[in-house]
Amino acid sequence: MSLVTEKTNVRNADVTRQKILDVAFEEVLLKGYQGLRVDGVLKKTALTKGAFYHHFSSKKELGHAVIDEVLKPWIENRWINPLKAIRHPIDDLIRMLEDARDEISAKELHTGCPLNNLTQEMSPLDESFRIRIANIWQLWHEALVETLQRGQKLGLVKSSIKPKNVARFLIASMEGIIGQCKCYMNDQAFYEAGACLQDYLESLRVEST
Amino acid sequence: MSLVTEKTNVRNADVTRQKILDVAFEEVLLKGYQGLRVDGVLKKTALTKGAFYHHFSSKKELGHAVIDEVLKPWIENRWINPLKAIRHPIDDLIRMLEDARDEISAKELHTGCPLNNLTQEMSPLDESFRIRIANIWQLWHEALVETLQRGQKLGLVKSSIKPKNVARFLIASMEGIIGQCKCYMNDQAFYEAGACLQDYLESLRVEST
DNA sequence: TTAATAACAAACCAACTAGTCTGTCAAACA
DNA sequence: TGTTTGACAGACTAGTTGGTTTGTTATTAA
Repeated sequence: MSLVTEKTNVRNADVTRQKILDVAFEEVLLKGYQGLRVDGVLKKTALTKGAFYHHFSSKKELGHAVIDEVLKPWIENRWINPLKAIRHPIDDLIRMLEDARDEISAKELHTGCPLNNLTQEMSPLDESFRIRIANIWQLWHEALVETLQRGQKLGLVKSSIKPKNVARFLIASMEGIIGQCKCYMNDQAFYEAGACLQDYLESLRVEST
Repeated sequence: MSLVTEKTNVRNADVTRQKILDVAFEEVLLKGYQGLRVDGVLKKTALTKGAFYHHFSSKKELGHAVIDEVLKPWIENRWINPLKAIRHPIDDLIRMLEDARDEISAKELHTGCPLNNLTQEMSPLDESFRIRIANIWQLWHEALVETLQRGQKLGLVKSSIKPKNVARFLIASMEGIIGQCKCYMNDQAFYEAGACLQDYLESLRVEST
């Protein structure tokens, strides 16, 4: 028996399940939930029907799991949690905007925002999806509201603006811009509209006297 | 023979074709192109396979026709042509925004913008769709650029702003806001973010001295 | 060491779906 | 008025798709 254990048919339920979730997430990102094929996921993961229906009772349950276990953490890590570390809202939000532009230019140009994609596709079709998705938007909105409020308390953000409104507007604009890029398949729209969004952010700043 | 012609089995190719297009447009609006079923359209129109494939060679061709013959004119009438009659960009755009809010509150709340829906779904999936759709966005963008430029020439819009950028930003924000409403299934997001969009529009105005 | 069970593999199935094909009937045309 | 043709009706088909079932093997508990 060698010290190096050579296992070809290792069984690890967690790994298998996660593999399915990851591939499903990719597929949904590209083709939407309706375009997602169970068989397609199995082909990409080199698994079989037996494995799939051992871990998920239906395609719909897979969809829910993708939202709860992949999409939600992804949004939290990428967009929500960074907000909590923000000290100077205006500067840091502009920086986040630029980061997003670069990242999206690199790989998300033709896929768009996974959260927004699912929102537009599934909201009118299935209430169980809509509620899960709305919950994520809500988390994002709340975090952004808190960030802006913190900025107001620190005297960095105009006290006259309404954080709830501005937060909603920022999220909406951001998603709208990404959506435009997706159609043109280039980041020009991001630079065009991004400049204006940056101007808008600047307009929220308390001018230092 | 009566003066009133009573025809039950009237055949009118144009009417039939248009009926298919209209129903298909509704279906795509609700379920997306991938969720659109040829059989579903036939059921709603009380037509048959024979009729359908007499007018369209495939589901894809139907999709193209829906974009060219229903969606494009709809966007032109609803969003693009009104821009051409605008005399005072800021005031009139704000008014259009309010009109849109009321109209969307009434019926489009859960369906969203048909153009944006198709964009997000089909852009990564099919180039023939993407190009058709991008063309419509382009028309809209150009019209809005011209409107802003006209406002600048008339001394109503700040000369410092870049119409290309602002136009893109306005379209993106608008679509982003509608997308948010779709998820929450209420128009609160429209009022929240709309107030900010209005502020932004005001910031483009040349202050009268 | 063995029995029980979790984690799969893979053939199979029923429903669905885009598209075909043959036939029919109304309208235009000669 | 007969004939051609455009505009359908509707049965049928081949391929797809989500889901089931039965069997097998690795892992774990006793």
